[in-house]
Amino acid sequence: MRSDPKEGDVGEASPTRRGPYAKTAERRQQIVDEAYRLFATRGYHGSSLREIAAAAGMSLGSLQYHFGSKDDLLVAVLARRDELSSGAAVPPGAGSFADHIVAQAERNEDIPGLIALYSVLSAEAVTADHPGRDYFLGRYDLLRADYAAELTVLRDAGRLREGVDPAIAAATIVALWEGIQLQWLYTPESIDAAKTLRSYLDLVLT
Amino acid sequence: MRSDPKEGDVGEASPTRRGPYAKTAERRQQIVDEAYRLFATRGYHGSSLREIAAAAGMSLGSLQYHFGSKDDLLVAVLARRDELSSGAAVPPGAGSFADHIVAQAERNEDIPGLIALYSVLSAEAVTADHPGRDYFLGRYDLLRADYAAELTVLRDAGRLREGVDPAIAAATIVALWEGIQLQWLYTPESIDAAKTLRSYLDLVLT
DNA sequence: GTCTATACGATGATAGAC
DNA sequence: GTCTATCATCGTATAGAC
Repeated sequence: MRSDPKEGDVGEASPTRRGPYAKTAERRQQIVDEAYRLFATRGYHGSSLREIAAAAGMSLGSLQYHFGSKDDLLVAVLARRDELSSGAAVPPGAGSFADHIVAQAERNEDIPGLIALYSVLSAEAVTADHPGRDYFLGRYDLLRADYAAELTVLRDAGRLREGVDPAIAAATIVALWEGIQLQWLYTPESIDAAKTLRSYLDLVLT
Repeated sequence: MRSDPKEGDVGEASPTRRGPYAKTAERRQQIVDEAYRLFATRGYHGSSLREIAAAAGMSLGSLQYHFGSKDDLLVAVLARRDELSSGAAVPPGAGSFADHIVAQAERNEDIPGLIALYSVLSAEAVTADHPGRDYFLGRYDLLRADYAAELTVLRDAGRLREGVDPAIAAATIVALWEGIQLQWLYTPESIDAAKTLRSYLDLVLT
């Protein structure tokens, strides 16, 4: 995956770099915010760079100076997503594993646009040459590893149901979470994502 | 959702319509077959109408005579998908519910391109104006209703674990199935979709 | 270093000739 | 029905103003 047309990558203010003022970081932030909003609304392919540039109050060329390609902009938006909804990883040993997951799922209901963006991109990025592929590959691995580690701890404490494989249960949680959120996006009135997740966790934990 | 540039919609031979010979149905079938193959290979946005037309041995204009828009072609491909892998619905009372689902999941591993297409489209189509939205809305409702009905029968036979809600379990199966297939598309070597599904069903059924 | 202006090839869509 | 223009818009690339 190509990246890094400029320095910092994510978009933090880089006070140590190059001269008295660095408007670049702020401009990049503006662009990412608008791209984030438009991607969440219309999807990745449904949003044009000209649209995003206009929303951020600049020309197309200026946007492309900060982000060399639409792909670069996408990975910046994904990084921004992690920034905003951090706490997805499980702090080991802190509080109830199930409560933590359900609470996060409930919080997700406040940001349907973001969930939709994530769902769209995670499926779009399956194709071999997609710029977001590496991001989702790493993210799934990380989530499964986190959950499997937590479930292994619970198993050793005798709180995992007999015969349940922590690795399979971890993949199940990730899969169920994404799948039920997708159904919720279609029919929010008839799907309760948090309740469905809780129902599975109650089945597996004791 | 716009649709129906011509008559039948799906692509069946329409012998009663308009004149002695109806090449239209066959032409439409050729187009849908090639579009199906290319969508499954390169994705929806990755395939151009010119490509599809060339693969079907005709010009762009000719293809667009049969399908007024790329959206129309998409819904035809989705309908074709249901045609080919019918049996997704559960024949009531026939054989084991769990075996049926697991067997279907195993068969899906032979058509990864199609699974990828389905995953991409199901997420893309969440946006309000997407041409495939109604298709997936109806499909999720149908699947959940089928599974819930089957699970209710099993519950009345005392074969559903105590405390499990058939409706929630039905939504869980659909969600888990789609979610685990997506993970499998990313890392087929470390994910066993059929086994993961079986693991959940074993947990719920007795 | 930041930005505007302009152009390129490819896309989905449309109109009209045969 | 099938075809060949033709169109606006897409992502991208480059030249040059300040």
